[in-house]
Amino acid sequence: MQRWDGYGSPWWHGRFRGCGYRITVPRRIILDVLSKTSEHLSAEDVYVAVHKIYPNVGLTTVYRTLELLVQMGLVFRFDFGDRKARYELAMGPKGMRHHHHLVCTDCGRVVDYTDFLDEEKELLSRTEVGLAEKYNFTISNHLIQFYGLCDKCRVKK
Amino acid sequence: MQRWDGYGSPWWHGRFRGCGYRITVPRRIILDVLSKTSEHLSAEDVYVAVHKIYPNVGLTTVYRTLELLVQMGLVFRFDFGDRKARYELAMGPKGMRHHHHLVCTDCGRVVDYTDFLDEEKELLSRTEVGLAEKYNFTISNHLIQFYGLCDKCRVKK
DNA sequence: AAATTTAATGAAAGCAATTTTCATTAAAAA
DNA sequence: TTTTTAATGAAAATTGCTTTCATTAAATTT
Ligand SMILES: [Mn+2]
Ligand SMILES: [Mn+2]
Ligand SMILES: [Zn+2]
Ligand SMILES: [Zn+2]
Repeated sequence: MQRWDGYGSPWWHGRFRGCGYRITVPRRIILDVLSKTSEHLSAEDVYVAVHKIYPNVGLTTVYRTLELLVQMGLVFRFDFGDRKARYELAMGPKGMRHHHHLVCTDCGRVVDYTDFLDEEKELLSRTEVGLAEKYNFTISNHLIQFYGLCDKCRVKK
Repeated sequence: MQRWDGYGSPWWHGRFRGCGYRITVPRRIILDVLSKTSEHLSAEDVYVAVHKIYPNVGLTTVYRTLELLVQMGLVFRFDFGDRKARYELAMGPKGMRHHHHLVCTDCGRVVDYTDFLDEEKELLSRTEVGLAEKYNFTISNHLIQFYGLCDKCRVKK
């Protein structure tokens, strides 16, 4: 699952070195936790998972590291409406995996989807160009989320 | 700018009455503040603006009222990434005005746009149908935001 | 126009997520 | 090794928002 750089280190070591950041135990573990899940973890979730492996890591460090990773572009931060941040690795083992989200407003379930992305991509890039021109923005990113009820929650109502 | 119902009351009085809600001074003022701006105000922003007109209104009431207005569908709540909610009237004088956003990640400036909405709508509804089917979701809403640098912030860098 | 009812309000306390502070630790450079 | 300094963890602080509860004031009834 993990990718190595041919020198015996995980692929992200170079990124850290390049920025002058140190490679520490907490950082290693946090990246490990994130790379082993497909869920959208909160800082607390990460803390709990990390804690199982190495109980000395503090919640503060988890917050700090997640922030750093977001800054570095290795991790995406999302807000699905429950006013607590969710984190997710920006690039999987197979490289970038930009995707959009489907969020259940009742139970909070989040589904990643990449289907329909081709058509979307088409339109989005056209839209980006148009918007950039008209409003003088340099667009670097976009966020698309659909909200609704998942099957289970629909039945409950 | 304000619209009346022909009986001397603002258009939203009916909505309130219909739901059994009372028309109070704080509610009147909060709606007034929201209808007089094109910005995306935080609860605090609303509080400050309201306070100038009528200093007796408390922050609690601002929060409660905004929540109520969101519930009623008169106001939209957004999160542009700075973990504080922003509010905006759902319908302008010219009726519903669903729109999307362009957000500057540096200065936080937010631009509304309605261009390209037709094309987007087209694609979105198709996407919604597809997603609904595949993932068994009942989709009721979507959020689209583009992130980047506004002209001023691009120059600064 | 009172009196009555009860939803709405404001101040204060509470809360959860996140950030700051600061003394200590441990990567990495020398 | 020794030295340097970024990173850490515990505790305290801050932020945005919610809850509680006694008081007030819309709206309804008299
Ligand atoms: Mn995802
Ligand atoms: Mn807007
Ligand atoms: Zn659900
Ligand atoms: Zn800007």
